[in-house]
Amino acid sequence: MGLAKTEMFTDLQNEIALFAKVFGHPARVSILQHLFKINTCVCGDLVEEIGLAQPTISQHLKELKHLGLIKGNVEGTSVCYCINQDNWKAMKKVMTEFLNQDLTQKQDCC
Amino acid sequence: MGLAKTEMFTDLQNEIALFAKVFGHPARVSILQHLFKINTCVCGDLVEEIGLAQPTISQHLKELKHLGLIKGNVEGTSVCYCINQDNWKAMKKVMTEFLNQDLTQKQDCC
DNA sequence: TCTGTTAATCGTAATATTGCAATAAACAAA
DNA sequence: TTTGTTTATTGCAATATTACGATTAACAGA
Repeated sequence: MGLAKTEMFTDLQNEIALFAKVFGHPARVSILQHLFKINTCVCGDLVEEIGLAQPTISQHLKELKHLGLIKGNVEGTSVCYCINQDNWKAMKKVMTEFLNQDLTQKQDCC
Repeated sequence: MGLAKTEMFTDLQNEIALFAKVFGHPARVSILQHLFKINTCVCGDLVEEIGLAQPTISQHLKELKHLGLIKGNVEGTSVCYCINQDNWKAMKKVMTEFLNQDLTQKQDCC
């Protein structure tokens, strides 16, 4: 159906899935890495840097912004994006806890 | 197009995206959490535990297995699944490095 | 005002994902 | 061998995602 049955899962499970989903495309991974590297708020150079069409990049930026991981600031005709550090930290906490869960028994059972 | 242009990204970016994608559905998050909790290799109780149809769970398990995050072991008529600890550790390293990247400048630029 | 620049939005095509009913496969026990 | 149990596979239908051309919006400078 293409439609996840979110109502049968906990808020945390859905939150983890939402964060993971936004990282589930290499273009968005690349955008984020670039924003971390070039901390002087890159705008539409991302289009050249990444090589996808402008509407496509704009769409990926929208998703990242929607989850709060980046901020956009209009500066004249161009828009300046950067990491939302507070929200990134909060996301990192949730995801790290998920990744760091550990087995009580150290031995594989199969 | 629904088709990601993976060839324009680095292997690492694609790897991160693949791992993230598999965590991008709450059912798979839930399955993994359950396997961590019940380390005595649960099999098809997952169907009852989670509440999706058996073919659906089977499909999610297949994806987790395909990425190497879980192992399956046939035991009579039932199949016993558990976390593949080595691969989980390797995945955790990749994802943690991505999450822990930091800005050289501490101040938001916009 | 007109022109150029930049980014967002709209519309659409191609592909992927999710979910499940129906079925098959694999095995244990009678 | 037959029967029941468990899991995988097949074949769909519904929805989501990805990508981009065309267009629009917003602004700066001439």
